[in-house]
Amino acid sequence: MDRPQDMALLRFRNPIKEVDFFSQNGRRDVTEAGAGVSSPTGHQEAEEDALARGGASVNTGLYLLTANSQASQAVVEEEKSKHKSQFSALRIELNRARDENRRLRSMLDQLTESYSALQSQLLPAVQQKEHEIYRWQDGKTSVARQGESSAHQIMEHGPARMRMIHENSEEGHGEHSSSLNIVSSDRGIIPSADTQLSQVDGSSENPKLTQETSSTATPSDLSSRRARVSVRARSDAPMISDGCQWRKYGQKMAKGNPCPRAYYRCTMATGCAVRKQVQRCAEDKTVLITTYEGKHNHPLPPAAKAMANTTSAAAAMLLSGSTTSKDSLVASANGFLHPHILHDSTMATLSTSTSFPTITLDLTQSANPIQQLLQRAQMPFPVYGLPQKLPSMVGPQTLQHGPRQQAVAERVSAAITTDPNFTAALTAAITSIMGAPTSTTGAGGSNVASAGAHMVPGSPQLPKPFTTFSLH
DNA sequence: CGGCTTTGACCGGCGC
DNA sequence: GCGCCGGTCAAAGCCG
Repeated sequence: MDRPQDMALLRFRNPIKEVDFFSQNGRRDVTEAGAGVSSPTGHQEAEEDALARGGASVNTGLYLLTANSQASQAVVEEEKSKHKSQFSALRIELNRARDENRRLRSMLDQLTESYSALQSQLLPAVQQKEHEIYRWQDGKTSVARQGESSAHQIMEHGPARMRMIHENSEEGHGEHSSSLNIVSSDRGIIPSADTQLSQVDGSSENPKLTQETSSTATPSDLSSRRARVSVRARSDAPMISDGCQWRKYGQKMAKGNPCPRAYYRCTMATGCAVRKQVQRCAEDKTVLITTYEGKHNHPLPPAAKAMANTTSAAAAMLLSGSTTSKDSLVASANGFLHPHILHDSTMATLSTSTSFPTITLDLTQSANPIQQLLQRAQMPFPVYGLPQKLPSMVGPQTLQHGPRQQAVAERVSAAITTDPNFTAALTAAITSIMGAPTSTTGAGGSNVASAGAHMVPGSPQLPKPFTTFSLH
């Protein structure tokens, strides 16, 4: 045995002794250590004890050295070299992973950069698309949204918009890009929107000429006045005060109604195509039914603007809705109508029972119209819904038609009643009615015509408008 | 006398 | 084809 080996043995032994000496269990360790040299069995016990006490890192080399064998040293060297090789392998692996990480990071940076570039391109594109959609929807509903504008504006510009819509539909080369585009209707409702404008722009010089014009009008011209807006209001007056001048040109006994129907023509301007019919309701003679038809070709006084706004907005809505073919309207309505207006369908109802669509605004039912209208005005438009509840005022005639037409009527009426502009215009109209001076000759002497036999002389003429609309 | 209402006649659409 | 019905015309009358 060499001296260095002995020294090595001592070096290995001493630390154990010192450690064992100052350790908590030194006394036992010393005893065991001393015994371990002489007793292999004791050494084994010490190892197990150390393991049991949690001393996991037992220096096996110590025991090997303690064993003082050449083979043990070889094993240690082998272990060291193995660990070295493992370490170097791990280091290589680490470097490789580092390179991989660097490469992935660069790829990620590239992807992020590309994503940012694409996003910067996509955002404007999406915004442009949204803008186009908005313009398209605005174009569709713009006519109905003109309720806030003056009646004159409606008369002047509404037609242009309608014409534009119509032309767009026709310029589609027969292919309608959307179900909302105007298509030909078997009832010629579309032409009505178009020709109604022509009536406004090019009107005859006097009623006679107007009659001649109407008599020689094309079928589309004849249908131009097919869209009607009927207003039901409780009033003892022969006519509701709408601010316009009217001349009575006829009176007929309508079938099924003991009260005669009076026909009036607007005389505020020569050639004004607007006419209206006034008739008392057969069931309730306190209800006055006024049906407006046509467009004014002249500026309206403020008193007349409100009602004109109302009727024009309703008519525009009706026309815009009716100008779609029934199929496409149904299809489009299914996609646009919103359930929340199901409960509002009693306010305005539409009827396709007659040869021309008529919207009836029923102001006879609820007690606080303004409040309801204000509530309605808060509704977003166009939140179309698919009404499931039948309008309360839909008459039996409407019910005679198929559920499809009825559904169309309900949807259009629902669209009308949820249009805040329309309701705002209606609010103004009701306000004007309620606040208008009552006279048999109309507000400000504008209503010149008398109402005929059914009028109630001396009765209060302030209508009692209420908020429920109905379409007939 | 002009403007309006009245009212019977006429016309066209629609259903049978 | 005929009749019904809604809508309109137009002459007569009324009114301020």
